[in-house]
Amino acid sequence: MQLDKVVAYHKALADPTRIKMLILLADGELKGQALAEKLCVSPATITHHAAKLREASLIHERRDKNTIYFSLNHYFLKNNAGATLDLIMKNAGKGAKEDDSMTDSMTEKNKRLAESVIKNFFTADGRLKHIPAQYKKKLIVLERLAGMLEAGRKYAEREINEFLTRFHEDYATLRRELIMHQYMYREKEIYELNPREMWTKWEEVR
Amino acid sequence: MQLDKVVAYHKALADPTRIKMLILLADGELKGQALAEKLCVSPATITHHAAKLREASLIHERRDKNTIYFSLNHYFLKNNAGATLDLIMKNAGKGAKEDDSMTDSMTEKNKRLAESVIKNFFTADGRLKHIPAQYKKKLIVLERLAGMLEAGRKYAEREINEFLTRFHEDYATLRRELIMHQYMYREKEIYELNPREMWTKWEEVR
DNA sequence: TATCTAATTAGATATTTATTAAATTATATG
DNA sequence: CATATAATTTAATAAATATCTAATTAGATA
Repeated sequence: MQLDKVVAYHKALADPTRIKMLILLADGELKGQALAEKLCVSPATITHHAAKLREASLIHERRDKNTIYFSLNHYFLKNNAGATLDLIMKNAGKGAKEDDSMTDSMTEKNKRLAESVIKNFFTADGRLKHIPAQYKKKLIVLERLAGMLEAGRKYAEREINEFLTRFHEDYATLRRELIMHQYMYREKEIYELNPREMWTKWEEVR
Repeated sequence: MQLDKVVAYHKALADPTRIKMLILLADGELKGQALAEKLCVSPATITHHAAKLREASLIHERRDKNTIYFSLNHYFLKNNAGATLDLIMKNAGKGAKEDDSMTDSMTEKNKRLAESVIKNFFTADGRLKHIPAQYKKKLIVLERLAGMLEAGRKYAEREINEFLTRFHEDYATLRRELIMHQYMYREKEIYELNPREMWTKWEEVR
């Protein structure tokens, strides 16, 4: 997730009326008028806020006749909070150089870091020695694992567990972290890879 | 965490310059001038943004002679993302009544919910049957557990594990959730309860 | 004390944004 | 087609905020 997205996400949540909308929607879907009444604002105001929440993927909308029903995007709300930290941590380490051609050199630097992390944390036969404690390194390992899954394919939880067990006995932690850092998502009991564009990008700032 | 705090937290992160400041600080502390140069803004602008980040507890400051060094509050950054979801979920369920005396009746309602959750999820001898999947109920259980720890006391990880094992074999999940939902925090290997004012409050909205 | 440095405050400006009333659009129904 | 309903768009306004320059403060040092 790049800078603009993270900022838009926080802007969406940086208003009391919008937070109250989300609280109301946590009970279940509501139509625009109902929201307007409960919050004592005009329908136009609801439209305005709904647009912000929609742009940040925080709500869904459904039309029935003239009426539009809003509902929470539970999935996004639960899984996206960590994206900000990912952005900050992944972009750390740029201060080293001073010239403006920093981006290229840092991409190089990150590439080298990724190589060394993969060399040091994986055994010769491809298992994970242990899960890195350091944020940036952990993301490199997770991205590596996610990259070995098939885009667009739906996995049962059992399949994911089997896949992850091939790398580390603590498959539950790996599975949770893959979701927390947006490499994949779960809906009901089905797991699927997120599109690569959604993975937190390196070098997105500036 | 109440509505205003959550809004202030997101406002703090809802600006590209401030996110870039955090990214720079992720490498280690920097003085104000250095930030100003790297971000191509005036020192006054840094002061302005630093104030917002400080109010949201996202950074620390340290003075050495004339110079003020800023640094990340890693702890807060890592552990506070979930507070928004807690606020939304804990306040869900208020739509039922329409009059303005809603607060009292809802406090009552939540009290009854808490009682029933505690009755249903704990066995007669005080163990946890299982960790609730439903968000609100999970928070009730966590709050219950946190309430049994001693305020102000520092716990070793081993002590926390022993305490939690008395309730459920999956002490690791409980420990993680207690931290994620701000009932306690860890610094190095030492665990401590957060002050109760920091626990996400019920009925804080309106 | 005078001077230097780093940061903050004050004041001004431009931009963004939350809100509403009024006009418009979309959909359904008599 | 005429009418009714729910939502959106438009236009206007008020409030908040990001930024700068200039003046001021806090602290260190000569």
